[in-house]
Amino acid sequence: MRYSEMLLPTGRETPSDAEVISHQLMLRAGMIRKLSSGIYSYLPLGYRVIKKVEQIIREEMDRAGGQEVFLPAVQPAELWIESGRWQFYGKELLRLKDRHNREYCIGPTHEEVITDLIRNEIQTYRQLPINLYQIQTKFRDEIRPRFGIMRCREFGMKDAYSFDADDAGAELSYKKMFEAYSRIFSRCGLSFRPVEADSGSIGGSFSHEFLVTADSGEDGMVYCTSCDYAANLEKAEVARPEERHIDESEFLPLEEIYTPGVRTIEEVSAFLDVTTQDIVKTLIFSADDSTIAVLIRGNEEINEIKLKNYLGCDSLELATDDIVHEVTGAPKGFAGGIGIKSEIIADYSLINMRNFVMGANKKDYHIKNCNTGRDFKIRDFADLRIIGVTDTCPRCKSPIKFARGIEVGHVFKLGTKYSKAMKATFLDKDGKEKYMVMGCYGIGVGRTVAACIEQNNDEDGIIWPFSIAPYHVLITPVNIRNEELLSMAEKLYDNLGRRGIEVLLDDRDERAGVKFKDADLIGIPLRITMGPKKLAEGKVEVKFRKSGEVREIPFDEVEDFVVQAVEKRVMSNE
RNA sequence: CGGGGCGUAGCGCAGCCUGGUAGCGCGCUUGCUUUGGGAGCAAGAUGUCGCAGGUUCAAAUCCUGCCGCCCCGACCA
Repeated sequence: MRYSEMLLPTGRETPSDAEVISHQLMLRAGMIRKLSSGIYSYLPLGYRVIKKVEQIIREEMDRAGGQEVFLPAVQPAELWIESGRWQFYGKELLRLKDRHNREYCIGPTHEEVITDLIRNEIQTYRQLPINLYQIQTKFRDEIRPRFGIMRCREFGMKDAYSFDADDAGAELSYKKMFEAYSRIFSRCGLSFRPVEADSGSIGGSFSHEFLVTADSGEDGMVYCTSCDYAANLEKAEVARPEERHIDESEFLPLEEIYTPGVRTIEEVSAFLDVTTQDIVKTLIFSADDSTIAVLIRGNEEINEIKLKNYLGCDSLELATDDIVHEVTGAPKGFAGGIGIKSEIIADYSLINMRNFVMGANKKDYHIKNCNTGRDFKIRDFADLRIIGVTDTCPRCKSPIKFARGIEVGHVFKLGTKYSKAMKATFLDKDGKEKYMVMGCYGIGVGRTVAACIEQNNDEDGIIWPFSIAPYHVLITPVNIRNEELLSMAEKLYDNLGRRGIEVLLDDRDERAGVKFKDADLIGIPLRITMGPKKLAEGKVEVKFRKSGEVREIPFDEVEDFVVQAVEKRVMSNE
C-alpha cells in the first residue's frame, strides 16, 4: 500500500475524551473513530489489525477442531423466551420490533441460536462432539461504555460452542479450547494469564478468564507465587482457618458501651481505641424475598458473588434502611449478632475471634467482649470475603500476589442449562434420549487489539508485534522528490510485496521528521529508511521499532534480510 | 440511575463572569524557500458557537427545557 493513497489520518494531539493509552493511540494512529458512545468505526489501519487477530483465531480454532459458521445478529424473541433469558437479561439486551410488531433482539451472545440450530440438526451421539464458532458483531447495551474499544456496546467477538454426549467429553472440549486460547493469545504477542473465574448465574461447572496483564485492566486477579493457582478477585478462594481450641475461661463478660453517632468500622475503631480486626461488621442483605445478616471481621470486605453463590439466590442487595430497622430495632450503623431478628451466617474470619466488638442493635450503643456460641448462634461459617494481601494461596499456602488484567477471553463449561431449557437432545448408545452437554468460549477481538497496545507502546506510539502488525515493513524514502531515491524505494516495495511481505511505502511528499513521527506512532515493526547519503554508499537503514536497533544493509541484500527477519519473527511471536 | 464536568473550525483550546455579531495553536489550500526526527515566510479557506424556546434594540455570552459526550459511583457479562 502506498501511504499517499491510504486513509490514515494520524493526529498529533491526544483527543481529550480518551482516558487509556490504547484508546488515545488508536485514535491518534488513525485506526478508529467514534460514531456514538461505545460504537466505533474501524479505519483501514485498524481493520487490518482486527483481521490479523481474526485470522489467528480462525487458524487455532480450526486446528482445535472448530468449524466456522455465521449466525444471525438479529434474533427472534421466542428463542430468548424459551431459554428464559428474555426476562432475565435485562437492559443490556437491545430489543427491537419489526414492521409486524414482532419482537427481536440484537444478539449479545448466541447460545439460543446455536442451540436451536443444533437441536434440529443433531439426533445421535454419532454426530457428537461438535464445536462451532463464528466471528460476529455483538451488541450489549452497556450501562457505561468506556476506555474506547475496551468496553464497547458494539464489538466484534469470536464465540464458539461445543456440544458433547457426556460430561467427560465436555471437559475434553473445554480443555481443547483452553489450549487453543493459550496459543491464540501467545501468537498475538500478549502476556496473559488464565485465571479461575466465577461461573455465576450460568450455573455450576467451571470457567476461566484469560486476562492480559495491564494496570489499566478492569479485572483484579490473584496468583500464587509457588503453585499455578490463579483466580480473579470475585472467585479467589480463602481457605478456612484452623480452629483453635476454645477455652471458655478466656471469655470476658459482655459490656454495653454508649457510642453516640459512631457507626462505621473506622469510627468505632477510633472511638473505642481498638483495631478494625477486633470489630465484627454486620451487614444486612435482602436475598430474593428473605433477609439475612452476614458477619465479617471489620478489616475485611464482603465478596457479594461468593455470598450470592452460597445463598443460591437470584437477587442480592444490601437491605434498605427500613428493613435494617425492622430486623435490628435500630438505625443503620448499630447492627450486631446479638438479638437480631434474622438468620446469621459468618465469614471464616470470625472463626477464631474472641471478645470482639459488635453493634448492639440499639441506637448509639455497641457491645464489647462478644463471643460466638456463648452470646449468639451462627447458622453457618463460609468463605464470603474478598481475598486480601495477608491471605495465602488456598491450594498450597504460599504467598500470593495481586495484579490487574483485561479480560480478552472467557471459556465456560455450560453443562445442560441451555440444552434442557431448549430441549437439545440426542439418542445415546444405550438408546436413551439425553441432553447435550455444552460449553461456550468467547474472545473479544477489538479488546484483544486494545490489550496488545496497552502492553506494547512507548512515548512515541504503538509497538506492534509482527504477528498482528497492520504491515510488517514501512519503507521511508526520506525525500520523494529525489527521483532515484523514490524509484529505488518503489522497486524494493514491489519486490518485497511479491515475496509476501506486507509493505507500506511512505511516498508522501513530507519532511523526513513527519514521516518518522508517523512511523513510530503507527508502530510498524520494521522501518527501512532510504536517504541519499547512505544510498550513495549503496546502503539503507533497517530499524526495529521495538528494540530501536538500527542495521545498515547494502541495498541489494536488504530484500533477503527483511524477508528472513519477518519470517523468523512472525514464527516466534515477537 | 445518582454525583461531577464538557459541548465554539478537522484536532486541542480561549472568549461567557461584565451581552455589541467569533479568536488562538495545530491541521487544510496556494506560492516561494527549506529538506534525516512533527520547517520558515507570505497569502488564503473553513463555524447553523449542540438543539429549541425565552429575555433584550442586540445572545456564543443571561434564563428555561432538551440532546449528546466524558469522568466517578452503583449495575451487569
